[in-house]
Amino acid sequence: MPLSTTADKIACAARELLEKEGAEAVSMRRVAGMIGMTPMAIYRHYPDREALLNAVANTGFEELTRSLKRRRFRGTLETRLVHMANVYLDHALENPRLFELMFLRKREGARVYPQDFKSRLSPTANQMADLVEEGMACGELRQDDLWEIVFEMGAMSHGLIMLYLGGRVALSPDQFRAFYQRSFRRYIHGILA
Amino acid sequence: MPLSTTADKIACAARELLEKEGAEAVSMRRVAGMIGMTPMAIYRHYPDREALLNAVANTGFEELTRSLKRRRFRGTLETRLVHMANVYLDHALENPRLFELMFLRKREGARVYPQDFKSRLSPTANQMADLVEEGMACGELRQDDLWEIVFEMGAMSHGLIMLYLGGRVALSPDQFRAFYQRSFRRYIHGILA
DNA sequence: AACGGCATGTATACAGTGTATACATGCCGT
DNA sequence: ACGGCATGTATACACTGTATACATGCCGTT
Repeated sequence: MPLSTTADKIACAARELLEKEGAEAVSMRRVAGMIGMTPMAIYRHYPDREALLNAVANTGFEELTRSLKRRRFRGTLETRLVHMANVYLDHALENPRLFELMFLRKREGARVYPQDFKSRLSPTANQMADLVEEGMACGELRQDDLWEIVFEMGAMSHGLIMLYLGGRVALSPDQFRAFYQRSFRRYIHGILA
Repeated sequence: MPLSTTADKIACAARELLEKEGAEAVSMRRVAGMIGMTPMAIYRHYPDREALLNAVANTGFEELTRSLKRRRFRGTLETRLVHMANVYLDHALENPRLFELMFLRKREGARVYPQDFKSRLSPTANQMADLVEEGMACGELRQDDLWEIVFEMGAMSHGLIMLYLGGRVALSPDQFRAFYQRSFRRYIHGILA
């Protein structure tokens, strides 16, 4: 299997268009035009537009997984959790449209809570889970439902990021990153006196 | 001003179609057909489709605000916070498509953090803020940034709800509601041992 | 070397979309 | 009675996803 198939070229063009002009600008005709093909040629590689966008989203998930795997996290549990969350944020800020595509759109084959998470089918969640599990094992974190914690941390993260990308937060990227980190720390510590 | 203008009738039809068949099914032609009008007639009342969807979303916000105002919350601070969050959830579960429209889509005139929140322009956030402020005043909650807490609770709430409505959580509504409540309690208490 | 099949790409067509433009109609104040 | 203005209509254009029918060129088999 060659490194760069036609299907990849199509997905790559689609992603470029996505990041440049937004999801609704990604039309079969425009994507085809970018790589000198006929619109209908795309259908030899993807059953429909939905599937094409899905493939683009998948490249995002693969990238995110690689980013997480590459990093080595050190320090206290809290700082490691926050650093891990930061990798998500980096990915989102660098590929905002792609990020929306990855998490907003109803995707076929998206991991479903709880079964797919507990079966460790979500590489991104696994890393979070390992960290939280370690925290519970060494007594730093209270005994609680591991996967609920992982999922709701992810939910808060996505919630904050989506609101930011959706233009509902008038903060600079740096300011928002600081806010985002405070949110994680607050989640860990609670807000009680 | 009459109680039910033509503009309202249009928005109402659009909302019906939205909740029945999803946002992408809400086309000018279909909405017009439902109320026996020509598609172009809608443009006498809304500048474009985007504006029409915006108006539909606004009805959702008004409803949500009314729901929150109607309720009287009793009990400890924690239970009141959780009950208030439950009102959000109810609204989301009863009008899932509308909810997506309200929070997913980039809306013109959406409240922007922090200025619009601190100016108390968001009726829904205000109620949360009052509660949290009271908690800080009476010493039950730690002194902290009021609006950051309100905003990130909202983010977690929306994150969880969006993931649920997006089909990424295989739980019954009741099960999900229980999970949702546990998430809020965990946010309040933290996860440390 | 000739052939057949199969993957790939093209051309055309259709139904659907948002909406610009030009025109009709009927109400309402002067 | 009349003129203007709000409202609705008819038509047309550019755009979308994609079904269908056809062309082309490579590749393994005989």
